[in-house]
Amino acid sequence: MKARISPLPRAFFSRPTLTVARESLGKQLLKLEADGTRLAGIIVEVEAYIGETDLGCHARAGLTARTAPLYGLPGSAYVYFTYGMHWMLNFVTEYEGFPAAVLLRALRPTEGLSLMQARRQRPPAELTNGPAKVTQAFGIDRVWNEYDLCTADARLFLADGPHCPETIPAARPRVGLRNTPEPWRSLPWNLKLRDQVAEEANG
DNA sequence: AGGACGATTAACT
DNA sequence: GTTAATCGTCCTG
Repeated sequence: MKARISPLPRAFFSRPTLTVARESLGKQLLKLEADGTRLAGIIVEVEAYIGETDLGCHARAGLTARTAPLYGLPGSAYVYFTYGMHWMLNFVTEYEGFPAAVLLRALRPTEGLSLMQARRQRPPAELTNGPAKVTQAFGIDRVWNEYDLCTADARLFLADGPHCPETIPAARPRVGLRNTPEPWRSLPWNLKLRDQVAEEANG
């Protein structure tokens, strides 16, 4: 009988958001479906959103019904709805009462490809190469908002990846902050694995 | 009550 | 390069 993969502990998330973001790269996201299907992928792109003073972060408006999860337990999920049709998955970071999170933007799918493709027919490389594609492929929606990723029996969680830890990720401005003022708009808080950058350059 | 807008995506020209 | 799709949330009045 195969041993269950352990979720990363809350201590992983209870650190500065940029540290969590950087170290999330190369980790894997796992989801255990009710029927036993296991979905997994290696995280290759994330973004950091840090506090009420970050005018690119939803928490810029303070504590509201929508942003409450950002102020919650580190290691829990912040799942929000946008553009009338898309869900986004974040990992809450830092400490309770401080609103910050890491947005999961892309991963390399490794397990459960057939279920992902049943949810939406596409080539494997285009299954999870965007934040709304990840949630669609993994079947993540409002039900998972505030879900605790750190319990021993979590059905959605992060775990160590199969590869060596990343050295220095590529850092660029965050994507999609069209009306966010400077300097927040240009802060290099989008982080990618370097081999992912190279792969995108090749096509 | 009404409107602006969005941490996106796919499908255009 | 541009734009439609589509609706929850927040702000204004």
